[in-house]
Amino acid sequence: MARIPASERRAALVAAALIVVSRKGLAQATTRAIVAEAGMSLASFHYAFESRDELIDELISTVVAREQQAVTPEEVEGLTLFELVEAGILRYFEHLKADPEHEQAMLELTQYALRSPERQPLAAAQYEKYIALAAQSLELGAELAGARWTVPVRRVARVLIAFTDGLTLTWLVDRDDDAARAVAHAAADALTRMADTR
Amino acid sequence: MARIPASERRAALVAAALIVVSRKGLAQATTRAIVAEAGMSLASFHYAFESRDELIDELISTVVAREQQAVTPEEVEGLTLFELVEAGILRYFEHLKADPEHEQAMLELTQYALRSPERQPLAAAQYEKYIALAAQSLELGAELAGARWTVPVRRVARVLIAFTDGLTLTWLVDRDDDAARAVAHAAADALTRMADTR
DNA sequence: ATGCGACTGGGACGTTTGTCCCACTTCGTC
DNA sequence: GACGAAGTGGGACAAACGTCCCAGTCGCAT
Repeated sequence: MARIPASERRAALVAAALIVVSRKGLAQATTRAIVAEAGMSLASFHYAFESRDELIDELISTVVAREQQAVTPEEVEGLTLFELVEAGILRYFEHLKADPEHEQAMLELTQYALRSPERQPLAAAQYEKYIALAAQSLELGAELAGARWTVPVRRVARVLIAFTDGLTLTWLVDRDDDAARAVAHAAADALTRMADTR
Repeated sequence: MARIPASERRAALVAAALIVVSRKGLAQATTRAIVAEAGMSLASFHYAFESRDELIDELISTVVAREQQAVTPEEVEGLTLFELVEAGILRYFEHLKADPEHEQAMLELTQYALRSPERQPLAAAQYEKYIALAAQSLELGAELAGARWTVPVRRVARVLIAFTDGLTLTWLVDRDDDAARAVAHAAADALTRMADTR
């Protein structure tokens, strides 16, 4: 086995952990399953991390940090705000369909974090990030459409996150594409009404 | 220990399991934790159930069967459809605030069911039930408000479930009541636009 | 009262879990 | 080339897990 500095091992283990959690769920993401995925020994794991919990915590933080939602509106003129918002949500939906297990993993990590008081800040940070990204896209969308949010953008973003979360959860259960598109449509509808479309 | 027929033990164990899952999460709901909550021995557990998995499966089915959402609109005349729908969602929100751990348990059970192919029908059935209940309420709401759904009620119900799910998930993370109310308002807004308010 | 099936308690089994130890090897530095 | 720090491998540990066995006890029908 190649000799790799501990810092790189941490990154490799986090990546392996994400794969295992996506594929088999958080409960099945044991230290042994993770090191097997990473192709290393248990000793290397505990040389790089103090404990499994520390790995999971870092997994959550990492995954939040690199979250680069594909919801950013395209730089297209001539579309209404509604069309832009709906297209953004539908783009997220395509992202979800392309890798459902990843979003499922995100949900599990959130629930895990919610279960222990000392980890709740992690979940909060995760959603804070989501909201910030959404707010950014919404600002851009309004600019492109020549509209103006009549409700604080942060609030609009918070509602958008709730809607996409619901879309995700329900679609993961019934995999009903048409229903998901109806949710996207209704969500875009509701959000657009928080803006002044001059 | 009192002698109790196996059928009653099953019910008692399911009830105890729900308490444990709500309080400590599904991962911590071990057979020992459950029998401790129910105040019985491990032998009684395996006399009533073949395995822990069987208990969890029955827990999911049971909990779905007794689901009696408090979202049913009040029998009040003179309210608009929008007001009725929003009031219904807010009533669900109060229900969520009253026992957040219960809803968190429901989410965990859903995710658990989604993880194994043979249990996915359970998750699907759970949501089927949600949708049916929501559809019922929506029908009644339209009747009370003298309105008519222009989209199949089932589809409206499906969207409603997505919205309340999103409301639940995001509120469980940030516990922001105002944001949840904004979600309720926006959701009611979007849903109402699927009806003809004569 | 007696027999039999239903139920219970305690203890045990084998696995799997997270964690750790220790002998060993490699690398960079003097 | 020696040396200490950094990294590795394999095996081991205790604890907790789901499950099971078995001797025993209760209740009910006869």
